[in-house]
Amino acid sequence: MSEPLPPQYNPQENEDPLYRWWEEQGYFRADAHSTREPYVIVIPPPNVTAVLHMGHGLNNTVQDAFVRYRRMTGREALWMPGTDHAGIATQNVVERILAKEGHTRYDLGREAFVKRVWEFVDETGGKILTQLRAIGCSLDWSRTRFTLDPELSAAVREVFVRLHEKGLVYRGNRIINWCPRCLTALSDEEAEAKETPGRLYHLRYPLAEGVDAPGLPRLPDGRPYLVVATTRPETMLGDTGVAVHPGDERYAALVGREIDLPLAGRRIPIVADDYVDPEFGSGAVKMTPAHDPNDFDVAQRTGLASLNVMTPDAVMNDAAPEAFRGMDRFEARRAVVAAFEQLGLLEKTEEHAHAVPHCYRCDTVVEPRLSEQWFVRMKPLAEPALQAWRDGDLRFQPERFGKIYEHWMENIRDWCISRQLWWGHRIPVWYCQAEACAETIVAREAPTSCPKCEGTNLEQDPDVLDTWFSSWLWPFSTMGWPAETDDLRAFYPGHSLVTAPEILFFWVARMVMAGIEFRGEIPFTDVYFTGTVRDHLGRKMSKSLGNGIDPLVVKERYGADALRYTVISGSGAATDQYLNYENLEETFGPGRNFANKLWNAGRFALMNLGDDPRIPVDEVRDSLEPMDRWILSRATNAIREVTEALERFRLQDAALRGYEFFWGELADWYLELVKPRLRGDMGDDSRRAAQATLAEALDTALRLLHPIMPFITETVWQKLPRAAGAGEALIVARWPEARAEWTDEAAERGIEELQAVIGAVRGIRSEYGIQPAARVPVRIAGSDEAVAMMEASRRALRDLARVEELTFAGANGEIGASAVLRSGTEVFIPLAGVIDLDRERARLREEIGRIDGQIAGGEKKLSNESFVARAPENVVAYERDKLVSFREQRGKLAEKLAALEGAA
RNA sequence: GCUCGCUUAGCUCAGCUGGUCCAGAGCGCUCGCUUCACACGCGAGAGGUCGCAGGUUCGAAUCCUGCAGCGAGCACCA
Repeated sequence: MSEPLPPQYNPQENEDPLYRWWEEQGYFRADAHSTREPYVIVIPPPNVTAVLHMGHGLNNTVQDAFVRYRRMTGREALWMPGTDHAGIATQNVVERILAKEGHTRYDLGREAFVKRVWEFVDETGGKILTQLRAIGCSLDWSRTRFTLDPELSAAVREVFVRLHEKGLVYRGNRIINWCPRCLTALSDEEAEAKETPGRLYHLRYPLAEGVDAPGLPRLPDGRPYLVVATTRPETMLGDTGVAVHPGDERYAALVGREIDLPLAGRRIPIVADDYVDPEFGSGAVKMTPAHDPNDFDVAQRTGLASLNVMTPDAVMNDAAPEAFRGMDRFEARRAVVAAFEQLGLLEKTEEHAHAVPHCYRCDTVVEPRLSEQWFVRMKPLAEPALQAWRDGDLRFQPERFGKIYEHWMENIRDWCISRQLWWGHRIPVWYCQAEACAETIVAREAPTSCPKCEGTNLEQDPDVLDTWFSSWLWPFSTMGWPAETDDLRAFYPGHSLVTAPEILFFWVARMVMAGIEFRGEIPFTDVYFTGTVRDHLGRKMSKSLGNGIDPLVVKERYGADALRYTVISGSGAATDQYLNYENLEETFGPGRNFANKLWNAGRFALMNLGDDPRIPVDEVRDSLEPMDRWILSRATNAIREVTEALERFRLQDAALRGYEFFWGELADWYLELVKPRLRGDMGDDSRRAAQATLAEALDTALRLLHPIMPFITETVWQKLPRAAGAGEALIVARWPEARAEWTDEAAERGIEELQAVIGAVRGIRSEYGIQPAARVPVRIAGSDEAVAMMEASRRALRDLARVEELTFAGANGEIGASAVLRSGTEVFIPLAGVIDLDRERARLREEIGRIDGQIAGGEKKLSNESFVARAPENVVAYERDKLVSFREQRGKLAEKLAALEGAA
């Protein structure tokens, strides 16, 4: 016999050594030269500065489960690890550190600052990759990549140059989203609209002197005026015109005339443009081309000038009237409104909720700003990416995300890719400084001289690229592209992608475009969206709220498997998950208990299988008993259902079915049923058959659960005896195969009947308070098949239901309790001599008397006219319902009493 | 404003293409058990008019319509 194991599983001492052993075995490594069919997932690279949180825990457990499953089915499975340099995010982290030292990045200068960031990243970066090991993630660490690696940077430049050559990258002076705190341009996706309460200010703009406008209202001094509305009054300082609809008769005569712009002391023209909706507001719109994208468009059409009145950090600049210079934009807003009010030019102010864009990194209100930036023309890239979804080549899990994808692709706008940051991929563009030349050079490597004028005074564009401009290449840049590497041939295109819904546009959609554009194939076929991890109050877990759960603390207290089982069984695709950070026991206890149950089933098996080689089921085929055939049949069913669930990306179903098979079928029933046989009570053949079947069923359960709970399943499996001559060193070597010949409907029916009978006996025992240790006689009447089954199951009934003597006959008017099963089988327990009948009858009579009293009370109440008249309707209804339930209860008790009083 | 999703036991959720689901699980709750794998356990229970109102159907938690509440995505109406 083996050493006896402790009765409780200790994940803390098992998990990390086991992980190291897997890694040493090279188990996670994928071979590009394998002849096996590949299966590839690329990790959504976490920010290099990230620390593992529950969102990662969920997302990476899902990926690991997918990868481990495919690996078990014999695929050459690659899970590609790595991190993202995360432009703004990382730069912000280091800038905050500098700020504590009393410095800004400008104090250091660009070169020193970037060096500093590299030091920071080299020192603390990638910590999360170690943490992913702790929760069992089976990534191929030999391939770990970073988006700023030389090879990946080369891929970025290659893509920029190629797109430029195709005319898909261009530079333009346009309104972009600007973060006044990060001091950089943002893409549309990086500006998050947030519903914010605001005000709509209606401003009076007087017409220039001498303009006649009979239909317009007039100021006290007699000047006619137009009313314009705005939510951002400070921008009026940069107004360069007022627009009306060309067909608006009210203003037709005013087009071409001028406005005296208040506060600014400038005259601005009135123009006509279709953009204006004559039905909305006054039908006149102020135009601030430098601070509003729509106004900018109108200005392009009508020839209005653009006047930028703000500095990069959103302070009113020298183009603004002196009184406002140096004011922050919100301060200026108040000042402008106050000035209008004082001049009698504030028509009215309305409460107005609207969506205000915020920086996705620092939450500052984004300021639309006119500036020169680099863009990617997206329409040509979007079309084939959309088609891939329409053709069914690209699928989303859950499917509804397809529509969101479609909508975005159809309305796609050009992507602003330049960032005024220092940390990231420098834009591969150089400008010739020769005065007469000013050539723009786009190149893969730094040029030494200008190809046009041969001048050597070249300056590289100071900006870096959007961090997502490297992320969108991840599925192939990690594999050596643009070189035609073995990895690329073997592992592109990949298969599944697991990510959060908010990354759909940032990353998923763009990866599809890049995959098609540069490799001619979509990078993956299935996209699985995880939900958001929230606390028990439904709030998103976040550092600032302090409502997070540290996955490593969970691992420490409950084990990584408990963590994994909890997140997998607790949520489906794109379903939010609620975890209580105040009560970890409630949240993760069940997962730990499940692992412990597996451990103990393993202990049980070890005690009963001995050290001899495992007996194959086929060897004991002829000695199999119904319970053996039943559990093998259930195992076959479980294999089918778990496999199907995994194939359909229904991880939750896979986990729950595995749980049900192991705990509800194998542990609750089979283990209990075979105990006497394993002890040898029923002879040697029976024992061998039970041992073989137990080993098989437990083996199946462990394998089915392995993708979700790799540590405990491997640990238990390693301890079990192997088949003679079998060389399997790892549980994971094989996914179980459903053997059709093991499906046995007769055995299933038989054991179900047995379970029902045992359940009925237990129910009666509990109901009548029969001592647990007391044995009871039982009579059973049913079909021949049912009777035969029970006849053969005397031992099971004795052990599991404490049945004393089993006879087959009807109740026949005796005193006792009976139950009729769904199958029609009747179970009867004579109670004379088992319990104190007199006492039980007395108890029942007392109970009935009590209920009768309640019924009488209720009836009296309801027949009391004044009560019915005065009481609210719902109270009356409640009394009626109560009466009905009392009568029902009374009926049951009376029936029971009658049974105990006998035929009389 | 447009589009989409959700609303099932105290809590968190399963219930796929309508009929053995006269509704299921885990947690929690009640009662009873130190039964020789496991008290991180075993056995037995209580608890739901499946958001509301209509409709289709022989039959609906499951399909359709409307309403309400919650959530998400998108949006230039100043």
